[in-house]
Amino acid sequence: MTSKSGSRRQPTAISSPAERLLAWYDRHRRHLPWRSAPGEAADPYHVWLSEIMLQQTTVVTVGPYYTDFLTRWPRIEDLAAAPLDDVLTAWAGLGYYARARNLKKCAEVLVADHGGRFPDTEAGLLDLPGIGPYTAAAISAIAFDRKATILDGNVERVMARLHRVETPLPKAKEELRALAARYTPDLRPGDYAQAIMDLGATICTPTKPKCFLCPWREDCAAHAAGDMEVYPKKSPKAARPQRFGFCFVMIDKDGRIALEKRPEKGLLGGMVQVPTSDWLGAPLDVTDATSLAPVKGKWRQLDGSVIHVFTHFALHLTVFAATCVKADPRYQWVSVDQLGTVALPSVMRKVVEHGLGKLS
DNA sequence: GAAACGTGGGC
DNA sequence: TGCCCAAGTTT
Repeated sequence: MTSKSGSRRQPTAISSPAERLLAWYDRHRRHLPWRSAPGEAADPYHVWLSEIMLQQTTVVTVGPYYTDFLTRWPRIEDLAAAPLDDVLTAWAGLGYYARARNLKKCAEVLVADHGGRFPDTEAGLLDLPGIGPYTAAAISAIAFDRKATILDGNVERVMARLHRVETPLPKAKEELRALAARYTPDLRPGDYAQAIMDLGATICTPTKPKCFLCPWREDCAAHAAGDMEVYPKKSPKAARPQRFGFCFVMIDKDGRIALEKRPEKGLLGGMVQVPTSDWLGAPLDVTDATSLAPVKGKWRQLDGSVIHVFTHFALHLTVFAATCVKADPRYQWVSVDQLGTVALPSVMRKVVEHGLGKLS
């Protein structure tokens, strides 16, 4: 601790990059709800649940969902036994709803065919629904401390900078994977996996990386060149198309709203929505609203529109509202304070709020 | 390989 | 304001 590079330094082994990263991790690891205490074994169920939730989703967003899921379904057997609609309801707002459908399916498979235990190998994990190359490696490493090369957005960025990889993503994937494999240690592979993700999340960030705090500063070609932020290079992305539709908010005399279930597969699969037109590539003609509406009635167009940006298109919804004397049994009628009990995705929550806000 | 698949926050 | 980004997987 007190030794400086000087003449009377004790003889020590030259540390590897992995050792330097692990030493940094031991001092600076993040405290996350799904992380076991230092030196304690991780619970594979907890690791799996967190990894699925964290796919393309930030730590801050996942936090409350993870806690809620574990409270509702403390063991994988509980999750396997739960109705899918309950799982989708608890997942509502997190996005990428195929994750929730696969989560439930994976739990069922594990309980039915594997005694409720996770495989400890990447190959075994890869066979399970919703578990791809990254997640299989992550669970294998973190939950079972098996050597596995994880390659996620963080690791891609770190490797691309360490070696100033010029190939743009996604083409560079295998090149980056090969680099990442060279760093993965035989000792503490689970801690190493979490360490390199912590490094990417807190030090080697997309913009303004904190190189002055980085344990790999002296190993990094991009730092030496001073061009960290140009890596990883990325292929240009296509423009985001626009789609347009009408939504129909029906309210009965008790203030309940008519909802229906979307098809089980595809966009927002299995989730609940307000009746809607198709979502097309050009604005709809308002005079067609009556024919597109789910029922006849006095439909009132509300001011403004709801704009919701999905990954692959931006959606513009014009909202119509009508009050109904009779609650059509084809729909599920839900009061506003009960909306938390149904699987309402964010786009539809916006539509409902827009409808209620404009009405009152 | 490319496209489908959500959402909210940061700059 | 619009673009980028976040512990990717499936088809």
